[in-house]
Amino acid sequence: MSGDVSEEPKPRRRQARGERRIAQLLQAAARVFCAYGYTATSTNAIAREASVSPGTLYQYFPNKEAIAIELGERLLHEMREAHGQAFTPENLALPLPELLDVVVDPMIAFNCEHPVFLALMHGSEVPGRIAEEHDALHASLLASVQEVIGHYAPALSAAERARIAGMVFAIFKGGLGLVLAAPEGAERDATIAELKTVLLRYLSPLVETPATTPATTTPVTTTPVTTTPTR
Amino acid sequence: MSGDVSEEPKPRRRQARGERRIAQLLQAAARVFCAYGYTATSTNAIAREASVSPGTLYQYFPNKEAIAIELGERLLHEMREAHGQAFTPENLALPLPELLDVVVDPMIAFNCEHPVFLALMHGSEVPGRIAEEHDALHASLLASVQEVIGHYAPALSAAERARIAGMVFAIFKGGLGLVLAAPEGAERDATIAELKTVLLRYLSPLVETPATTPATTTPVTTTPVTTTPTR
DNA sequence: GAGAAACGCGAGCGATCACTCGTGTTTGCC
DNA sequence: GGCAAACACGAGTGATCGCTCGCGTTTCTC
Repeated sequence: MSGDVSEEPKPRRRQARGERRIAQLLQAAARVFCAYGYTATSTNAIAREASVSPGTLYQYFPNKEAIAIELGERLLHEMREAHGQAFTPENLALPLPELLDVVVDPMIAFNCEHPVFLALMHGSEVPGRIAEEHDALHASLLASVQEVIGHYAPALSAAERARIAGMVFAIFKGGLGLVLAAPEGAERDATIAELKTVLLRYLSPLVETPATTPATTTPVTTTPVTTTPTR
Repeated sequence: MSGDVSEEPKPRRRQARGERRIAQLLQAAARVFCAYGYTATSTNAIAREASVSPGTLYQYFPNKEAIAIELGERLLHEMREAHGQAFTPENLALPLPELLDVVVDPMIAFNCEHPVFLALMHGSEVPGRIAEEHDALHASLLASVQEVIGHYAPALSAAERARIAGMVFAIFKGGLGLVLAAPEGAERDATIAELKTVLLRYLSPLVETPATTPATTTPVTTTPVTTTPTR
């Protein structure tokens, strides 16, 4: 022991080819996970999807779980990078409908681009490590939602805030499933609009209209979604 | 062929002991499915949970899928029997908050008593047959919700009605998960109340208050849940 | 160009799974 | 009591899974 000069336990040198293979394998894994779920997906199937031998797969990943973990971490990183926390201070000053746009739209867009994200984070079939990441992300987002709610309705007790935040999250998750199930185009846009309507109607009674903004709160538009908008 | 006097292809005589074993095996399967999910559950694990040998299990079920199917069918039957469709004509005359109670409460109660129902109907990991049953139930419930919405808001187009019904269903599903995750007691009751609040606020703007009922619609109570009620 | 190391392969290993079978026990019927 | 059928058992079977290993190929470094 103690003879470790470098802080890296695995200073494995990667060639450009290797990095390419890793990306290729993760893409293939995302496709197969998305189609059959984590447990029902065999490592040989991933290798086949990537047009690679099983041995090659195991040169880059120590086991099946590591594939899902790496995939999850890259998605998480990309998500944070693409639109940060979306709960920036200036967004907190926005009226509710605009805040919903700012928070919901990028989240929906991300999940539409990476459907495997939901598949990995959603299943109770995934092994421990992924579930931990999921719980951490869940808690982080929940805390952000709680903070926003506390800002909009400071009179609420902590328990109420937590309950409302959890409900908002559950509604979003359910709506996200609907959105992903809807065919792309007008129908999907309408579903997104409907999800925002749900959240708006749920949260509107909570904001106490502190008279600082005279007439910004639109009086609950009666579902303006009917004709196909913008393409 | 053609020598079949009875209409039953399998006129297997069951003794009382056999029926007991079947119930015992289904109970064990429900527990294990609920804990580990369908795919991750081995038939040997079910047999072990039921304190029975694998051979005995296969005397009553031809394969693993049949266990889940029989379990799902019994749950479906019990659900329909316990509270019918809950969408009876007299319930349609109820104001929205009461209708929500009548429809949501028994649904929640059933899923609390049989958590395996969600586990079976929810997973994308279940094999074809269960998914078909799930889709059928989903469509049936969706049609009922659409009918109710059409009754309360006849001015809506078919597409809007379908979208709203789907959203209501998604909200309920998400809220149901929250309710099951909450500890039994006051917290769970509060979560149920919150779920009803969501649905009420979402659907209230749709009813056109046709002046037949003067002042029945309560003006959106501002979350009356704070102190622990009843117990 | 030569050596080393990363890359790539696919047959195959041990473990586990869904499921079977031969045998012994219990139960219903006469 | 005797017989047939339902019940119960658990070691075992073939298939599949996650994963390994030995060896050949490509790429980097000098």
